[in-house]
Amino acid sequence: MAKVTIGDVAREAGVALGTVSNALNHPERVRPETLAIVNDAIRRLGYAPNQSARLLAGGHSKTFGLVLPQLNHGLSLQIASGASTEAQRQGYSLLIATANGDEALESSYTRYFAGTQMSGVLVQASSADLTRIAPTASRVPLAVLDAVCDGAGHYVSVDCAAQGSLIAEHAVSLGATRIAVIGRTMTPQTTRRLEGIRAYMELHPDVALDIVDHGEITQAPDGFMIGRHLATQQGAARPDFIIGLTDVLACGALEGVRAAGLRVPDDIAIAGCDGNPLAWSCSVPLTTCSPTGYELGRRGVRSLIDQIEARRTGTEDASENHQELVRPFMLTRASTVGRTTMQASDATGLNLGTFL
Amino acid sequence: MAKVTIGDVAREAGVALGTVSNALNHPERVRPETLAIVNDAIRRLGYAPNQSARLLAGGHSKTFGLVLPQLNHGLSLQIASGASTEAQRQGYSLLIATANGDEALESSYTRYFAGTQMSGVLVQASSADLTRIAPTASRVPLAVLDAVCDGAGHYVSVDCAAQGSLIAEHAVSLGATRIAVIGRTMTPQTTRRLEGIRAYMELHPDVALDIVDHGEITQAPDGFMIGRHLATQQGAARPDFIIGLTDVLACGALEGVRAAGLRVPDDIAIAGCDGNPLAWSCSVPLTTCSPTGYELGRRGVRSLIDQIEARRTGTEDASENHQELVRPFMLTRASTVGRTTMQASDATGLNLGTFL
DNA sequence: CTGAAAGCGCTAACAT
DNA sequence: ATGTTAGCGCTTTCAG
Repeated sequence: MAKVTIGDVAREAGVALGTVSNALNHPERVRPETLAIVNDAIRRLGYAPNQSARLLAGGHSKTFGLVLPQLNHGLSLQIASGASTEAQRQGYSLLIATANGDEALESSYTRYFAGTQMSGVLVQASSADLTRIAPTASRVPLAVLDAVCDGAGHYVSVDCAAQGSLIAEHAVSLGATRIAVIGRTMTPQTTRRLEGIRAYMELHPDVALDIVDHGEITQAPDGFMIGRHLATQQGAARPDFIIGLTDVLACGALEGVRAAGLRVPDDIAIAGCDGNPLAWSCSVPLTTCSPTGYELGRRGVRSLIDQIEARRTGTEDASENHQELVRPFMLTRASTVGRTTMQASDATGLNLGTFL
Repeated sequence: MAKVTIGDVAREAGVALGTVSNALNHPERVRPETLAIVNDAIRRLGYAPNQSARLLAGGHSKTFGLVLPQLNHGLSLQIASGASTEAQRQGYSLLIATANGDEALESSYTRYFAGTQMSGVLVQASSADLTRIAPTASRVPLAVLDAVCDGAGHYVSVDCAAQGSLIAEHAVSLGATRIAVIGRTMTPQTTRRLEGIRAYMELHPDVALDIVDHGEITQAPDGFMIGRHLATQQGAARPDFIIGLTDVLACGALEGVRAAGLRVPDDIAIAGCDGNPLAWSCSVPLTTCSPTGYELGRRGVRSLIDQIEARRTGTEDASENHQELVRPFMLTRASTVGRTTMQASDATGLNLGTFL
């Protein structure tokens, strides 16, 4: 019941306190038989070293912290998975905290991690407001994911503009003549996606581009309404290709178009932009860009390790900006290229794990 | 650069060390203006309290730990989300660790959490081997999720047998005459699901029940192969209803059946058993049981809080067994009842968040 | 409100 | 290889 300390273990094992400590941290310095005795005592007492004391006395822990704005978003999951895998590979542990959409909580977690002697902290930016985060961790390596920023610090982001261009290119190459883009450009991500689309479309002035961004357009039901509406338009007013600035929107639109009685992709082709695996539950598999969260997580951990190395060697220059951009790639599926018979090998894709 | 301590802050603010500590932990004991001065100094110095020292000196932290076997499984995500939400509501923080499929890592994380002065630890059982886990945390409230066990400890699980019965009942009520169940009963969960199916089917001896559980049957591709195979059977050998012991298998089977040229559900209806949102990316929405992970997480946190309360009041009885069973409910979708036109309200379901 | 001081449980030097 | 001891940074207590 009462807490067992290293002293209790020492007494139980009949050895010195320091020996127990050594048995724990430097087993090679202890005679095997002594080690066995100690381990036995530990087991008997159910002793679990007090990590706080351990850290306080020792140095830092080979652990990274990851702060996520929420857990129910595909990108966050990918980030978590990628970071976790990479951290493990590099010999680090990863602890994840979710702010559940609460921004105050988010920075409080970040602050908390910073005071935990962790080796580094990863934060997925929920808003553009990085000002609170950056200064917080001045003494702990920190990388901000899914954010572009030219201030000091380390940032890893998806190349959103490229996502837009790739999708636009795909649409044009498929012979689209009237493209409708749906989604509000409320976030930097969607804004840049739209810029990418626009940039590519300037090369193809013959293709009509219609931006539908009025009203509240963020969730699947919004996409549904818009999709159904677009599908009922007549003649030139009806697009033959719909691009959702997010996969969730595209999914909704897809269902809306089908609800209106049109076929996807025969009558209207549809594509998303952000490779969100959780939005793949459409009745027609959705063409989109790669799920890049995994890579974001990986790169984030790498950045942390680089920072640690830089500090160690004194190569670090404080107020420098490090921005990494992850290149996306197309995931072409039935919603733009028609029915793709699923083969056994493809079926693996059903298991999200493959993409994480 | 060098670490800032509470002493530095005190000096910077021109107050006593103890005052800073009070400002941090008992703001009400400090005069508002002094508090402002201190907070300002904290901000100026970028001070982050050393959590290790804080815990060592103080008591415990209002934080729960959650150990997950992996992150790419729907159930785990739901658990994490449910636990996170409930913890937050109860005024606790939640830290999540993933073992990435490594069982050794899993128990090491559990052990680690146990030594972190956390208020409690939640573990999703990856294997039936709870023997290592249970004793570990004798002095920290612990609850094991997704596990049934009659030993001492706290366990929260989905009622898998009920999942099986519900699906079987659904099949029979839809007029199924030849039901095929696919999936290996390698885990306690799937075993109990099968038992539930069998139990219900005993009430309906007129309905043929075929258990396909030979070979390696765990992933979507396996389901695909079996589905395609079953679809090509002739006459009475061909089932009119397929139950996948997991959603992943059912999804694979669904694609296999369609690849063989049959219609779902017209020729063969298909259902899963475990409400795994990540397996919903079928070309036909899959009927399954409720995603209960969320509830698992919630109940787990509740259990932890109950345990804390019990210890506080001394009501605790050590070696008692506490087993909770979460009742599942049907999610009837197109794979058994035909095309369901998606309505705007349903479209919300596309966003996994709704189900988490 | 201040200032001083006693640990929290452990690690890492040091001496033996 | 083993025993001893000085802190790690903080919270609390206690007397001013």
